[in-house]
Amino acid sequence: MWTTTIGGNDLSTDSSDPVYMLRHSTAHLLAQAVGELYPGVKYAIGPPIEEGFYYDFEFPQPIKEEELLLIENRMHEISGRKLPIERSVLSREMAIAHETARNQQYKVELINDLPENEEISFYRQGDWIDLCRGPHVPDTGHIKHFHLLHIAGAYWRGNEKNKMLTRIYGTAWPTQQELDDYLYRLEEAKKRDHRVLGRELGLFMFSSEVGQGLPLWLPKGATLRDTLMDFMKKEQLNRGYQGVVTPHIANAKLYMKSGHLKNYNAKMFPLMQDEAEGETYVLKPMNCPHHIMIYANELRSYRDLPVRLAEFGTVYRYEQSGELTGMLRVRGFTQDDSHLFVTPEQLKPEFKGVVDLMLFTLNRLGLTDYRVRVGVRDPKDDKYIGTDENWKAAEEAILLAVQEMGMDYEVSEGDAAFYGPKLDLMVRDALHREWQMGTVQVDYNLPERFELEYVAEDGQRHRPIMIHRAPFGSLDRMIGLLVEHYAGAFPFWLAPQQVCIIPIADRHNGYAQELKVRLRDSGIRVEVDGRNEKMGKRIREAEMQKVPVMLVCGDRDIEAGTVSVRRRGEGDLGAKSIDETTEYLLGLLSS
RNA sequence: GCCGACGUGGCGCAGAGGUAGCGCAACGGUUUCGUAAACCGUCGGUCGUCGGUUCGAAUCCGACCGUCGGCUCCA
Repeated sequence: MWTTTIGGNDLSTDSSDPVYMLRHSTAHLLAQAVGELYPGVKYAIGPPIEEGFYYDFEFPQPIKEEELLLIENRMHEISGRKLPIERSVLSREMAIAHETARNQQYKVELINDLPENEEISFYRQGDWIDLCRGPHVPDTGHIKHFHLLHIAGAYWRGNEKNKMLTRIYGTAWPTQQELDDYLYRLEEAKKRDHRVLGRELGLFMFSSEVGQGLPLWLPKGATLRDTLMDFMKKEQLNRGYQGVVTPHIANAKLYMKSGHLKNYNAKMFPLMQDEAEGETYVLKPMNCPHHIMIYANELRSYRDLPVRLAEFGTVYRYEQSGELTGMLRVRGFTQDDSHLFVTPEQLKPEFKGVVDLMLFTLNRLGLTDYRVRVGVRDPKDDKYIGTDENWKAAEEAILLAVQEMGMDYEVSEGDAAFYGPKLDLMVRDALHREWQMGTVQVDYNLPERFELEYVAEDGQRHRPIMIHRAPFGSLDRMIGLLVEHYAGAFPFWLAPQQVCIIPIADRHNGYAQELKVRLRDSGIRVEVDGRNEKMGKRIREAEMQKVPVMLVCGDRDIEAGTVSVRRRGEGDLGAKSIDETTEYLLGLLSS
């Protein structure tokens, strides 16, 4: 089953759900409190959202975050008044006259946009009244357990050309216990934040001297990247991909031809002028034009297709500074990118093959909670290249494939790439924000622009179709998300350091070093912590660094040729022989 | 980019007009130890940057840089 969403909004919340209703009423309570405290305020919209609600206002003067407390206190006071909440219906003319008289132009605009036959209802509590479809709780006394969280700017109707309003976010729950639990969960989630753990675990860093949104990967983080790349390379080798390597910059003419300079310009770093040679270069925001050049390098036969060119390609996108978020949105990142050049007959099976790889990948990473989004064109927007026929064919190919695969998915208008529609895997971070991870896109348009060809069985030249795909999406974002998913405690195969050997006293260091060489030869990432610290302290630090296995060795072990195995979070598992230990560790690799 | 908040040694914090402190980390020494923090000592800060107010600024004001929460946009 699938639902349609418009403009990417998640409207899955159900207006008959009591919690949804409660939050909606809390938004009204907030608006009433704001109205009492700030005369002249203008009301925009105030819907319930997944874990709370917000209300957008235009304040006569900007407000400060500390004023939220005053507003919240007033809300409690109004709640105590137990004002009945009453519904009334007005004619369109009456409704407009009413809001015009109150000088509420946002409400007038909303009424004007309501469909002809829509009933226009208002909800009154005390002397405060708001345009609203409802439903609401019976009286304000029902609203008790809420908290205002933060203040933010939001453009009226989400359009940056409109005036920026002040949005107040809050949360509301049926009981105090649920509110407390929610606030506790928020605090806990912050501890999983990949920006915090990334520093504590020594994975990555940012430097303002290098530049905003440009990540620097530390040795342990680089090991994680290598592990993920090895995983994907092996999988791609099994699935008939060929690796290629292309440069980070290109002549601007290439990106002129691809349409990027026209349709992706806002996201590209400023062009580089080579005055001496009279050339202009771009820092690549995508890898496709480069891979297209490799495809076009030779005349291809239908026997060669599908051609699957893969590269861990680092791309640079000029994201707005306010949008940068740790590793989850950066300005330079590495995609596990590939472009497949296929015949029309191959499109569906190849597309399904890619989806299979994407799902296999998420499963292996332990990310089982994801949403499938099919991004199609927004017909009102002109940021796309290509003909309507091509778009129709590409969108149908994707929808048919996912339906045949029996997948749950949602269609989102306006979320296509500029050259074609796509299927995205969406995953949430610790704070429940949703991010696009893996993506697969069907593209009839770039092959046309570059006049790509292959010779078919009929001896004639035909045009291939392109599939763009990246199962991880980007290594940077994927690792950021994995850090949060596992709270830094990676499964054994992913852990940057898999084993920490802890010799109890100095005299056991030699034994520990021999063990290390042995395990390293078996392909285990292992270090010895032979520092002059008590064993307990070194165990504690290994636990905090989330090392999955600790091997402790002292006199007894050297005597018996054993090592005592300790599993992170589980404690001492007892002594094992070196062979048993090696086998145990290799067994963990596949778990 | 826009709205709001924040910026003090590597990290976490205190200091609210009178010349910067605490814990952890780091470093040195002692200790050689059986499953989550041994003991003693030492080093370390142009208080994000620049400018202004003041006899005097980490504390007040302005601009810029960066970070955080959103909006817009996207891997």
